[in-house]
Amino acid sequence: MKLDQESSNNDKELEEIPTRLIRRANSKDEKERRRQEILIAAKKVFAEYGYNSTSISDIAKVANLSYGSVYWYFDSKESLFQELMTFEEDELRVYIQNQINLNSKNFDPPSALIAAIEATLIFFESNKELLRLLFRDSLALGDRFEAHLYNIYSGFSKLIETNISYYQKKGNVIQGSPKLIAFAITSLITQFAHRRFLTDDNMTAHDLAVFITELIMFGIIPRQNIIQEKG
Amino acid sequence: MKLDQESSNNDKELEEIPTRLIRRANSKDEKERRRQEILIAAKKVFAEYGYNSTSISDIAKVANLSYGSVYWYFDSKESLFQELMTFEEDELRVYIQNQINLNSKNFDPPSALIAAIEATLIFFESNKELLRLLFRDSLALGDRFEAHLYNIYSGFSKLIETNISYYQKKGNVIQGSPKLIAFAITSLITQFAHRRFLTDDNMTAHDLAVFITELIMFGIIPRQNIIQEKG
Amino acid sequence: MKLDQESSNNDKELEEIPTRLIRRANSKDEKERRRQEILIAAKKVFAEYGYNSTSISDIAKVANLSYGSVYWYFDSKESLFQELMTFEEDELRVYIQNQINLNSKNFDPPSALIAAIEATLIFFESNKELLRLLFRDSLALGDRFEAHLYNIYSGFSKLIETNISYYQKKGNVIQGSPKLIAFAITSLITQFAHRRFLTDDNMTAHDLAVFITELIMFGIIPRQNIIQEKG
Amino acid sequence: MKLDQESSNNDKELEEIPTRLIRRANSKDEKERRRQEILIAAKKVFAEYGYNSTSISDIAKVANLSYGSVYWYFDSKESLFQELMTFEEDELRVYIQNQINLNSKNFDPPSALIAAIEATLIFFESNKELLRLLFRDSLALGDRFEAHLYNIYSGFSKLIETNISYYQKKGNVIQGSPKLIAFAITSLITQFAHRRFLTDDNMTAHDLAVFITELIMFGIIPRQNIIQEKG
DNA sequence: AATGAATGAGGATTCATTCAT
DNA sequence: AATGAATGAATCCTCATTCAT
Repeated sequence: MKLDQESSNNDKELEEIPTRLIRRANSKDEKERRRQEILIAAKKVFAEYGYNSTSISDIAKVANLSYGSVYWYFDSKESLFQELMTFEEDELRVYIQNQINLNSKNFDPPSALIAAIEATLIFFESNKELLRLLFRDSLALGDRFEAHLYNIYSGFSKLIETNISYYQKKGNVIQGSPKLIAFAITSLITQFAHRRFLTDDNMTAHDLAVFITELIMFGIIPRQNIIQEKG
Repeated sequence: MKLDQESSNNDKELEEIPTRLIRRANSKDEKERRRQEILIAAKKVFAEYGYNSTSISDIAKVANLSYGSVYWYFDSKESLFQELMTFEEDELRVYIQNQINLNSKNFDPPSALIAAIEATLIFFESNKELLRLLFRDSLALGDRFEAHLYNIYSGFSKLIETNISYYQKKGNVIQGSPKLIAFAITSLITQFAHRRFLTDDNMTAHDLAVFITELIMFGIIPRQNIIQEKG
Repeated sequence: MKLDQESSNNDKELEEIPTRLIRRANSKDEKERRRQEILIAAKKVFAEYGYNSTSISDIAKVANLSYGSVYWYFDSKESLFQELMTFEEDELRVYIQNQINLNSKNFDPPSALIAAIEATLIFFESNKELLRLLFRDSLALGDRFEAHLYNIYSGFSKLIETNISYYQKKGNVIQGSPKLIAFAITSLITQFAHRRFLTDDNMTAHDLAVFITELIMFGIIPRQNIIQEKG
Repeated sequence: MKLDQESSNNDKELEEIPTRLIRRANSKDEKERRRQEILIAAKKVFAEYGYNSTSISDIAKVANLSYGSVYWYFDSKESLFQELMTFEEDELRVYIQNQINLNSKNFDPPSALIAAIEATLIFFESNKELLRLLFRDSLALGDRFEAHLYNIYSGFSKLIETNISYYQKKGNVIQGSPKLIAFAITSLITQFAHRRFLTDDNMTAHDLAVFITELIMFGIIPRQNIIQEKG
């Protein structure tokens, strides 16, 4: 990390901070809570500075712990990151599933898709750290890490795939590999989510979701052209 | 890097290798060639292990040089990487521009698009290292590196944007921000290219290009549905 | 450092030494003591080999620590040196001030001067490392180090200056820039101190102090000559 | 050294500089001249940046040679420095001797001394590099280098010593070790010379020489006080 | 003689990890 | 459980020196 030069002489802080009351996590619950605190801190710091530029000490500082303690809860820096990513993966999966369920009663496919995409955009909006982690560190750390991005992609894709297959059978969606179609949709969503993070786009999540949905559904050729052509 | 521990202590190689490993690059041409050799080695190693896990020594080994020599040709690890990326960026840019020019005489938009996408996929196919560098390290190394990915994205997008605008005016493409449409297309191309790299997809570049093109043009809703609906 | 090649390869010491060389400095006091130990080791090694030829590892070895530990107590080699010099500077300043105070009740100027000079010579005598540091490294390391020698010189000079001015007013000292006179005295003291360090002079500090004092007071022209001349 | 970032890409300079006509030193004279050029360049660069911060390459650049060539004329960086110092030592010795000879006809001791001191101050004035070398690097490089400073000091001292002895016999100078007296005089001269280099003293060399001479001759106690006292 | 490419020893520094307290 | 000293592997980079051309 190597920033904040203001807190030069170590020790000092510790003396001035009697704030932290729960010094020792005794119960199982407390321990679990402490674990979570570390994960939250790790997420924040990893997302800001990247895996390689983040030291255990940085995380510990944010978690208001000594860095030695991090090793009580996690085996290594790598396993901490792995667990963090796994946790985030799950969270995202559950969230998306919920969104799908919520909108499953919605029989109008476009509306369902729009809702799902919007939900995803909003999720990433409020979870920019995950975006960073996913698109920066997850890829940056070689094979054993990039699985996370892959998992999320395929988790996402699988959900979409099922729907695609269903609608294909009903004739509402073109034939073609559901896997590929799902991957295309996933790509658009994630890339636009990332784009929103990197650029200053003043479009609302809803409008963007509509844009993406329409693009996915009808492509860029005006429908009337198709009609004319065919008709 | 920290791998291959098999050649641990008394490297047999060393015995067979005279003090100076490589002939001197005397002429300007030879120097330039040596530079290129280092860039090529760097590309290979960076792509395989990532920027952070690659040491100058690793690159030197692959380039068959001592690490000191790398510093004869490049100022620092970072500048070596920067130059590599800039070089690759340019190469890609030129390649794509050529493809566009080649197909510009092709007045049939879908064919032109298919050709461009196919060309891009094939380029990345034969240049997997660049893909890795772009999607892993370029993002992973903070602001001053991220620019490379951004440049490529925006280079790509700009080319597409122009076309989009042109066809929009002719009424062959739906209205809507050309920037966003171009970004969507770029995303699909790069993500599918990346996907090809990561998974074992036995689809040909051409077939994939057709798939992407159709998707972009017509979306996932069967055309007849639209016709019926509208009709 | 790069000397003593006798304990070349398999250092016997290492076999006898357990993994952790030294007990942990746990209390604040112990930490402070450890810091001091490092400073003392640094002083010794810097004084012997010079700043540039001393590696952190050399200091650590003398301090019986791993080099990593030195970085636990100091930010960098330079800051370690700076702190060392600042510490020594202060020590010398305090010492000289004490000597002055001790002899201030001594109303006989020559005696006071002799005492002060003798004290200084003795101080440097028992602190040869400081002499080395001052006259070798302090000058050798460029602007940001040179300050230390300058500080000591001017500290010294200022003390003398005050006295000079006082006696000038009383008519006991010749007119002329007190600054220059003080500088001359300072030069003589420091140079003779340095000389004692470099050569084997069997003169006592007291005798040398008397010699210097007389020289300063009366110069090299025999007093009777002056008297005769004037008389 | 590590400055001048303007000449980034190597080669360039060489192409633009056909200035240097004598590319190859064939005759003995030319070789000797080339040697001198290197020594002169070395003096300049060493004096500016210090021994440790000067690279052979820096010297070569100033000497308008490739660094490889430096090794044709000198065995190593150290031997180059040694030779430089020896050369300077001799030059100073000769200069001072000349001054002494010039003033030997001058039977008035104070005038002779003033002249000698003034000459020395002026010599150092026009040879600030030597001052730097002497008081910075010569000391900074450990035993095998500090001999140079010692030699100069003792060379100086010896010259003075002889005179002192002579005048002592005549009763014009106080009794006491001529060596010590000479050392004192030497110290004053060199320290004031150095002081002139480091500070902005607007005193002329002559005035300073007079000041030093008077100080050496009569000390700081007003002569009339002595007369009164004695009388 | 001159050049400058190639080499590699050397050293500062970072930081994950261990472990005594 | 928590702390933070202590360790040392790892790596970037500099530059004196060698030597092919």
